[in-house]
Amino acid sequence: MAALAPDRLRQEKRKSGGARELPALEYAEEGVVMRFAPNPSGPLHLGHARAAYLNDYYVRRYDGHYVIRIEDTDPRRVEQENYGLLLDDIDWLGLKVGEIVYQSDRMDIYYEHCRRLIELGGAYACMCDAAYFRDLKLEKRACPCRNQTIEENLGLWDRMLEGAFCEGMITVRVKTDLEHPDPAMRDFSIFRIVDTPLHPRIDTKVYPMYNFSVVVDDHLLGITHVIRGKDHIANTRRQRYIYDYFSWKPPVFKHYGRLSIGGVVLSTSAIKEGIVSGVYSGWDDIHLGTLKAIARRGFEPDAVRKAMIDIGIGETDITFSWENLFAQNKAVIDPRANRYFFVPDPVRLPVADAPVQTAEAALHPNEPERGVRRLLFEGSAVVPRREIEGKAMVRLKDLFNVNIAWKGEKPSLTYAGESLEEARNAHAPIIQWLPPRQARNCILKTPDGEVEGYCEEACAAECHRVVQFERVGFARIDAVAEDLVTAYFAHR
RNA sequence: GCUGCUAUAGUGUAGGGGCCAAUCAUGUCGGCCUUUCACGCCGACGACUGGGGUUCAAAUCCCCAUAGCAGCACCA
Repeated sequence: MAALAPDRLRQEKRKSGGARELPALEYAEEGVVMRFAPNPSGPLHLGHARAAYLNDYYVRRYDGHYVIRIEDTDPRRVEQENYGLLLDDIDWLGLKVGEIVYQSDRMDIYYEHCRRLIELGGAYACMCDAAYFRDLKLEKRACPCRNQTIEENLGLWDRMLEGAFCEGMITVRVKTDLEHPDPAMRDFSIFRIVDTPLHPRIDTKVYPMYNFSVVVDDHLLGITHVIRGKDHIANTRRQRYIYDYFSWKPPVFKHYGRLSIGGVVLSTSAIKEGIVSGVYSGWDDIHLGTLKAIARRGFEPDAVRKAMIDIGIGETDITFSWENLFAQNKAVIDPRANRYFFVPDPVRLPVADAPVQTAEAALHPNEPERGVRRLLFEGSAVVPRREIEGKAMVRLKDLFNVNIAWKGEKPSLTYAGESLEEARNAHAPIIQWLPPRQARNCILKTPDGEVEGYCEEACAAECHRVVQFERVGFARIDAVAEDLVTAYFAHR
């Protein structure tokens, strides 16, 4: 038995798809309830995908419950249209969603718990100017409001709810420890007033701060484990004060490191600025790391999932490379994608002495039963200029060989027989080509620019699917118009 | 400035005192297969941030340095 152990361990670390097994969750046997908690300031990006999939992974592994919690307690960062975008993205990710809750539906719960916290002596209403308080805090000094009685604080709290104060006049703070060495821990704020704008879903001006609504929700929703970015490490420590006041048991927290991806901005606010200033065409601009953008480029959610699980929950900051995502996506897509010819940089040339004939090219080389594309050669072919440059012989794939004679810059093609052997012996490249009558204008959009050319007319039937342009790479057919096919390049 | 976290090949990971001249994936290079420079298969390349210490033994524990990151909002 002991001899079998190493093999078995290895098996546990490898899943069938090549995805690895993450470390076990502590206390998982007592049940697992986790959450993904985005805020509706814009659509999701790869950074969100990590949080969403990491939590999703453990929910599935332990057959737990998954709560999607929309954190919309800042009216300034909430826009009506973003709710829909968010839900679309969550749908695309394919999470095992148990329930969806909106914090804006739970305001009364937060109010009630704030009152309780004040009654417990754990919070006070503070009317100090924010900057003034900050200075006191840095000097570890209490502000005058800290000594108010519970009754005074409750009175102020009631007047807050009645609308007696304007924005900035008052806040509720948790009584923590002014001597705490980390200034971030000292008497942080848990409620504020926001006069404008109005919240699209509710009618109130008193809003809970992140650290309060999250604690109340995590407890009430029965969240057992939280996996979030390490930018929340300080929040976790702050939240413990609230758990302690209520005598609640906090969930198990895990924090993963910062994720960046080469050449992509992963900040919702930065993206938004870019769109407004015209740098990006929209949320799905292919230069962005939004889910909408990568979906448009032909990335599959399962590939993103595997890539994110592979990264894991390490606390180290990482620079994720597109190559890793390409590899995962290729594994998902290659078996599915039908093959077609795309001819960039096209030139139309007659082929002397060539017989009229129909080429049959497999839709997928590993699955002949899928059938073939039929390309009727009638005397001339569209070929990629760069592929014949300087060559004396090439083979048009699935058709025949051609000799190329060069008069200066001008090539002239002559039929050179059917023999694949000869082409091989001559080291002739086997290249893609198109019959002019079956060629459709095609524009291939890549992050580095656009490539114009022609693709097979049959690509029109693959709209919104990913295909492989042979010898070029994988691409998603994005739009098919009268005389133009638009495709987005994914990767080789 | 104060507080805290992290540090393994180009990238991402495994390993938490001896089994590590360090795992796996990706990448790159070479070969095989192949009417794609795809897929698949075989092989090669490539790393424990630096310096001290503890120990018979350190990638693994401790200290210092360096670097990166995060927080110190009436944002989430």
